[in-house]
Amino acid sequence: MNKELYLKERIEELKEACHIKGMRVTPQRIAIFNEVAKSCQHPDVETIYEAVKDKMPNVSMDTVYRTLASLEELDMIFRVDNQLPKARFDADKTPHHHFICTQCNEVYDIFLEPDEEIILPKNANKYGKIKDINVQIRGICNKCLEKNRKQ
Amino acid sequence: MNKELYLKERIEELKEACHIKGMRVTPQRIAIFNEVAKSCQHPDVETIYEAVKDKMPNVSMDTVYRTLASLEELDMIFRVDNQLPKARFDADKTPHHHFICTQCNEVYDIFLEPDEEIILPKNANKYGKIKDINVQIRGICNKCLEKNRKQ
DNA sequence: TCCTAAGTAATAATGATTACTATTTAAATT
DNA sequence: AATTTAAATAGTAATCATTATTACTTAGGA
Repeated sequence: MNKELYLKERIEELKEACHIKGMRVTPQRIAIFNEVAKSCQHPDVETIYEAVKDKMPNVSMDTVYRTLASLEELDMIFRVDNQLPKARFDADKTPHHHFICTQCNEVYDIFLEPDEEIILPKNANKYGKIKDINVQIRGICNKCLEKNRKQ
Repeated sequence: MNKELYLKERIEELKEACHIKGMRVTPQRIAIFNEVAKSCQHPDVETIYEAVKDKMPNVSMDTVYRTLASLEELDMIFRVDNQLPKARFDADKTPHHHFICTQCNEVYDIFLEPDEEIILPKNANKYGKIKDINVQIRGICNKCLEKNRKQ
């Protein structure tokens, strides 16, 4: 698809999402979303900040962080990694998935049934030598669902 | 399986792995690995540090971080999240996997063939309401493999 | 055009992680 | 068993990513 057209459409989608959630459409939000959407490099905060600063010289780092969090909440972007605020470790090497609650950051193990296995995509070997596979399923855990219902 | 036996076996495995890689078997390494291996909670660094300190009062935070990195290198443990040193973002909502190079931290998109799809495990819904799924394939990318060959 | 809560800039603070250096120790060698 | 030595550690300082605070600005509805 035409990239410019694609970007235009995605920005319309962003505006729509803001309206639905009662969030304001600010130039900063559009600029920051635009930087993430146009890149295929999975940019980090610093990269986004530098790029936006070119057009908007006194944007602050704080705004970039806050805006990225908002865009995540709007389901317009997501993080490739660093879901959790700090590193967490696992010594269980048997193949299993993780359910990560986006509200309370709890991590649950999802063990596979005896007949199940984790399936690699056909193109997986294209980019290098695979060591392991890590499947994160993100959502709201039962405990938080219950808590939210009560409020 | 008997948990104590399991832990004993895993610690033997750790010792073996250290010998193979020419790394020393230190009490700190065993204690820190033991804490991760015995827990089902995917503990964070602070939790591990506090637990190890009970038996080894003057272990340092630095040692915990260094040791966890070593254990990762030995393939005895892995991180549930926070592979990358900083957060990175993606605005592409079409289902695809990510190949993350553990050497250079580069992230590559693995797009699915038209007939492929990401398969959820049967038990996935057990823990809560799913929002999305994030598949990280970890390994060494072609660029790094090439670089390593030349040295 | 005015009003007001949401959003922002500038800066300070926090919290996680890494680096440095003197000291200790695992384990190979004698 | 004693010696040796490079690897690992403790203690502390420094760095880096991220979040909080506060006063100011602005989007967008009345």
